[in-house]
Amino acid sequence: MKHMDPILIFKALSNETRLQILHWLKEPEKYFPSQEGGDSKKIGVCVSHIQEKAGLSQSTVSQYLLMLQRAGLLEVNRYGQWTYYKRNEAALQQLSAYIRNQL
Amino acid sequence: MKHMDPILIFKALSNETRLQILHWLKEPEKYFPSQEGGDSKKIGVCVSHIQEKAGLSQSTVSQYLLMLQRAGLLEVNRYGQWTYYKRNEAALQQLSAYIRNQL
DNA sequence: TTGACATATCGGTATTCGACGATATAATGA
DNA sequence: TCATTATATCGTCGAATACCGATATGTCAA
Repeated sequence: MKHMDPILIFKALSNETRLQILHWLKEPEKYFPSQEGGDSKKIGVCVSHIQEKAGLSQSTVSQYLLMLQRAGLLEVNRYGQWTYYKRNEAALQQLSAYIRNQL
Repeated sequence: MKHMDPILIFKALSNETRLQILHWLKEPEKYFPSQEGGDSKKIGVCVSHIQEKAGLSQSTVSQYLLMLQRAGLLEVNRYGQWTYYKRNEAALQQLSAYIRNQL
């Protein structure tokens, strides 16, 4: 894994909607409708489902997801015209450990 | 302990200097000159020492410390004309646990 | 009480963020 | 090929942040 950038991460986490997205993606089958593409736990949730739940514009949600991905907190899978985002659990564990030990 | 406000905390952590301050205060005797007031590990480090190390203006550092304190990450002790800041280790542990379990 | 500190607060400016609509890109299906 | 759908990118604008210098407050020492 690449080494993390705490500032980038904390900025990504400094927004209510982005925190919610991370929370929803912890249990995707609980918060999102089932998708044809496959198991949301494994491949992630597509942008439009996340957008609908967030209630913000498509462009805003797309940017939020990219921001979370650049921070390393989300992983992305593209299949055809869909983009699926899922949590990067390892990065979140690493962040937790960083706060506990390094910071 | 009061319940934490993750957004407030992550905003406070979204700045290089403020992260540094937290890091320095983890081992105050390592990063700051000894002070007459007492053990820096116990009572904290005074604002002027932190300002000198940060290399920013007094007003900026004062505001940063207040921001970290409002987020619950620092504790403050006033003795006479000095204000000593120290880490709130419990809050940092709580944050680490929040990321690991709740987020 | 006056003066010298330590710290906090105020007002300003330049940069960044939040959020949008419009548009571009890319894949799919007819 | 053309229209449709999914997502990304661009340009904008008001709000918030990063800093600063100036000033206020509060404490101590003479």
